[in-house]
Amino acid sequence: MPTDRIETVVNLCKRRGFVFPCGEIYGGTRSAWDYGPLGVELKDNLKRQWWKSVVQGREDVVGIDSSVILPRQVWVASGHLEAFVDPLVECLSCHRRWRADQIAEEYAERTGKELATVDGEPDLSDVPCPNCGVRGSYTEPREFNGLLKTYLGPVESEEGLHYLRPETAQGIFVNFSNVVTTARRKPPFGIGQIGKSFRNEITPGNFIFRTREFEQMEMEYFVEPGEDENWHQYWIEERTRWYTDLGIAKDNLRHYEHPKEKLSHYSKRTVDIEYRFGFSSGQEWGELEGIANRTDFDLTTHSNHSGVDLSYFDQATGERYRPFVIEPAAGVGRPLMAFLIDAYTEEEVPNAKGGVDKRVVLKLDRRLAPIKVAVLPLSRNSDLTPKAQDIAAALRPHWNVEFDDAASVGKRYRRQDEIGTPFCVTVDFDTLEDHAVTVRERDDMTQERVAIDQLESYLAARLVGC
RNA sequence: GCGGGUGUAGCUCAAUGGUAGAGCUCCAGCCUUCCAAGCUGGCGGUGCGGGUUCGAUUCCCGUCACCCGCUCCA
Repeated sequence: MPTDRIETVVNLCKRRGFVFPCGEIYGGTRSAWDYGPLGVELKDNLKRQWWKSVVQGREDVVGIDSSVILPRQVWVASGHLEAFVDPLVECLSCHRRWRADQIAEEYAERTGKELATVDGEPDLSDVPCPNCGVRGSYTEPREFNGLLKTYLGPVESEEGLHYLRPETAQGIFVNFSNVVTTARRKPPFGIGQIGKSFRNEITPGNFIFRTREFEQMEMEYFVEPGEDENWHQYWIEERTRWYTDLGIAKDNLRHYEHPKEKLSHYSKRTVDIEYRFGFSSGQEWGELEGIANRTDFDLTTHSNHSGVDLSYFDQATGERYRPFVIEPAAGVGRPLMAFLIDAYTEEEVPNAKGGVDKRVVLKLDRRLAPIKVAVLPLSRNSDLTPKAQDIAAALRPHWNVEFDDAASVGKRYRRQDEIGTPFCVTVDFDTLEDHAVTVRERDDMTQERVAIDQLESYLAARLVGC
């Protein structure tokens, strides 16, 4: 059952060292989680697969790594400062956000009417939306303290006030011209980035699903206006394929089309890729990634605010235009959690006592598995141990390899199954004679005898792309 | 941020106003040992802070964290 499943996986994560509560010895903080020895490997593999798929493996995409702290004006231009910091109301009709006091004051000045207040707040019931003109249709005023603040310089002053980025995308937009000229790219082309972002979320929770510090994998794909809708569709399919290719069951994925009236201010259309997490709250689906058509909103607003023209001149047609942007924006923690949940399986296997044991297997794709090969001497404190250590050392330059000689070999197989290790190499007493080892594969539990001098190529053939 | 619930070894669960126990896990040792066998030994705990008390894990207050409800959207 999904509910038990997510809890089981969370326990597995803590028990085996994938994820720990941040600052646990001081009571923890709900804002963040720390990745342990296995978690960091898995996360690294996940990011590498994204980078290969979206950046390195494509001729039309390049990468950057921009700063977490950007000039304050970036967030003024992007709309984040206004939208995140002041008490705002949102027009229920067109979903633009306004400062309640500003639009009320402006309306009072223009019409000469008295500025009415309710409980000290401006009364907006007669005030039309400056954008769409619909009157008095607003959400309650709310503090949007979504940005994390920090102060640069030795003195904590207003001038030093800066914000940690709430999305990596803006670092891409402000570098648009730099990349176009230095990397000599022309639309359609993309700029990808993996990095941390920070949001002062109201309610962090559901394990690593929502945290205040989180990692994103974002790519801004710049296309000619008019071609944006086709490219949008392309990226929705391309990104969905990525998840299924890395092992997520199709049935556990779905697309969620954002209703027009709920779209972000910059978006023309947004489609989420959702995974069937099965949260304990009863909520089935959760977002992995959003693919938005950001139009030319960002390049336009940064052109206007910076005075630098962020348009593209097409030599072939002699036309200058501002590209539209398709943005596949994924988290790191969320897919990581989804891959873990989807890979988690329990099998029943007969044990030595004639009963049935539960075998927990993490059927992670080999490319994601934190440990690729475990080397196990059948017996401890014998000649097998140094032999196995030599074999492990020979494989270690190529893959993340673990040597384990504690407890029975059966127990060690189970330990590796639980963390998704695809191959176990067992050194037995025959090895000393025939210079061969037993290679056991995780998913079908097949065993094959492989000569030690063939072992590296044997594994390499089965660990392609890892 | 507000309301409701929870808080004992890594995990599952005991116990008590007076030295906190067990099983599993983990670590070490024994065993020519291929799918969590066995034997021996070991590490390890009352979330944190304060109060009442001769004495608090137990009673009281605060705090912190987690879970659930208000949607923040990677």
